[in-house]
Amino acid sequence: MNDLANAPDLVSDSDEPKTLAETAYRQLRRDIIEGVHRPGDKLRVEHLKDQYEVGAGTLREALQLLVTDALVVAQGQRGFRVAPMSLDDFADITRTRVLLETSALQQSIELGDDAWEASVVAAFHMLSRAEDKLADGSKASREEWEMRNRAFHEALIGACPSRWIRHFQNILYHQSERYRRLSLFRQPIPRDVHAEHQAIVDAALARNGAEATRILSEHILRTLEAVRQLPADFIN
Amino acid sequence: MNDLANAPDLVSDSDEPKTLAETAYRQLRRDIIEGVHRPGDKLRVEHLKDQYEVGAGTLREALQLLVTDALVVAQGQRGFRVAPMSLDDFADITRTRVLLETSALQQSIELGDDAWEASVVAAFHMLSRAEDKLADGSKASREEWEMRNRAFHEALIGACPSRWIRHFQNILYHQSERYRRLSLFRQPIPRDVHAEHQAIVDAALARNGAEATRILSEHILRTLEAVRQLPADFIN
DNA sequence: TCAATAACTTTTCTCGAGATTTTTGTCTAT
DNA sequence: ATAGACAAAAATCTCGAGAAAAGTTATTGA
Repeated sequence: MNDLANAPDLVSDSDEPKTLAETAYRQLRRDIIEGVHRPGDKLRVEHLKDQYEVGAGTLREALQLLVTDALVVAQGQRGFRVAPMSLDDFADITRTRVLLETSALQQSIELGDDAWEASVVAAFHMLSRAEDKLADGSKASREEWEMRNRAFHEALIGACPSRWIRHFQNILYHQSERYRRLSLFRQPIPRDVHAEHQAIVDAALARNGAEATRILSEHILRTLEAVRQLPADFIN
Repeated sequence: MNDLANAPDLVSDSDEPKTLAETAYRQLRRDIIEGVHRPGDKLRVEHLKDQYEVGAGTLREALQLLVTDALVVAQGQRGFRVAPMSLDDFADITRTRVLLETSALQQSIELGDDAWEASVVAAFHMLSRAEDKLADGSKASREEWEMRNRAFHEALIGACPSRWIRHFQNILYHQSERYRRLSLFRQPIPRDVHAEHQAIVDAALARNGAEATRILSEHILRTLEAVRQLPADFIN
């Protein structure tokens, strides 16, 4: 029996990139999430290898890594494309996220120790500070808010012992990030996100799993509604 | 808005392999699932490229594809390894499978049409025939049973509209296949699997979601118990 | 004018060799 | 005898060029 208690994640994400392929992978991933390469675009190796300053085989590996995240689709013998976006897809992503993330939060609340509580409070504090800065309208802090929002959601489910749920949740979070950028750019702070986060933290620390998962569900689903109210052709 | 109703799967699996890399990928996947390459083994490119008769870069791509399935883990600058196996990991896989597969089955039962019912009945019939042959103890039919068992489980959730749930379920099924082989080789037919399948089909066709998901949960979890009762060192 | 075929261009896929990094083995000094 | 450091070996990672396939344009015949 292997020791799996402190096993590493299924795909390392927090580590520094140690290979050129991984560096190109991260740049490409950011460019796809930010919309530099638009959904459905063809990703030609010959063109991109110059842009990202790596060899053809290396860029190919980077693209393969993006297939794992389902940000790129590969059709045999016909190259790579940026994964398409659609409202149906986002609805699917969101609902699946709710399914996984509520289950993970429930387990976290049941199993989390003092250190977990502390990490949740800390992540919430960091996120709150970022929201303060965001109110000023600084552009650089938007990137920071994204990272801390992600860290907050990860902290919430940090005590969930299931590596698989966390792995899948990680993939879905990347996916939804693409869509969330659409809605947040248009409506800077449309809803009281802070209050929602606060309510989740309160319920979680009170070990009220039912309440915490209920609020989290609504919180996630609200982003779906926000995207639904965008102009119909904006998603393409 | 893109049409996503009949969109292709996230990773094509049923299609024929159109590239050498994909051919090598399938061979490697089978060898890993069947235990030719054991958990934790190092997968040296220089050694394997001769064995699978492809170039180094091509085999590298095949390994990258296996990382997507989490059957292989890649550590930057330190090569590839067969993903380790452990009882904790299998418990995690199984519980996550239950979470996803019951949700998918519930939706299938709610949304499935006549064609879905027919595909379930057909897959169940194929599986039953394979079980008849398996009773004779033929070796070739074991492979067949695996394929049809998989097809049966896929048919059950075939009417679930969530591509993401089906995608994740697909990955987990491959994973659990590695473990299931351990238990089924030792105890040819330890439990009345046929009756369990029959009960699921009956409840599904009766549109009794609660009953169907309950039986499916127990059905999946029973495999976990079977593996738990193996000799402790057998899993390594 | 339109459809089908053929030649051409672009792109993907594949391979082997060279440069870095990790691992292994040996030797020396405390 | 053990620990540390240096050197040799193995493996990984990277690159550019050649082969196969897909996509595009031009030509020919009805």
